[in-house]
Amino acid sequence: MDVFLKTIGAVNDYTRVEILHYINQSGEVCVCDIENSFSMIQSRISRHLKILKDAGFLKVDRRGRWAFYSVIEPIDEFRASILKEINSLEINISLQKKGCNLE
Amino acid sequence: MDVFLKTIGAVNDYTRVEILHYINQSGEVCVCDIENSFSMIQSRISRHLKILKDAGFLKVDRRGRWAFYSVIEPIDEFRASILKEINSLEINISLQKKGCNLE
DNA sequence: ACAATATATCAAGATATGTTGATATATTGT
DNA sequence: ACAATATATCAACATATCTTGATATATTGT
Repeated sequence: MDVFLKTIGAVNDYTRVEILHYINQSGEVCVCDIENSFSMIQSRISRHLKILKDAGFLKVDRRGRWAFYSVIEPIDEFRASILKEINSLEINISLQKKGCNLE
Repeated sequence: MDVFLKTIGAVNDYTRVEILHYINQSGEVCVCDIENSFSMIQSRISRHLKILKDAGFLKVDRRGRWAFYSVIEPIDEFRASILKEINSLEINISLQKKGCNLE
């Protein structure tokens, strides 16, 4: 039950659904990518990414000073059904300006 | 997005997951059934049933002075996947005492 | 019409969750 | 070692959600 509620709780937030949708479309992204794509301060994004990671949706890969987040694969059937539903939502993210200083 | 969050929000609560699980196992139940099965005051149960109904999981059928709640059928794929997951949870409801005064 | 039963709704307080701004940690380049 | 960049964490406040107890509505039987 705890795992279920943690999973559900993670996607019970507008911001996190947007972030999941974005990562699903984009593949692997770093925090600054999201920070630039959404107009949100970094601490806010970092918090939401942690919640999505702890809930079993995302994994992190740290390379250099960057942390790259992506959807865990393969993913279990239940989370997959949630991701599928999120992907079907019409979400227009005002994909903004520049990326981060990745070289 | 609003519909998605309403659906998710409805199952983001321990009590409502228990109630959904119970109705799934029992079929059609009236409010007093739940009231007796769980040890909760009636206003609390009534509120949760309304949330589950508004989120598209339950339907009500009023007969006489009773309101019978049951899972909507057929149900869409996404909600079905949530119900499936809830049914797979180990939930022990201390199915208590008497039923209500149904004759 | 009245009393009893079943359910719904509301206000107030308790608890949980989200946002922000400040600060901590970690990595890279000079 | 130091400065710059990227990310994580924390405290304080704001907002949303849950619980309870009181009250409202609706149906049935006398």
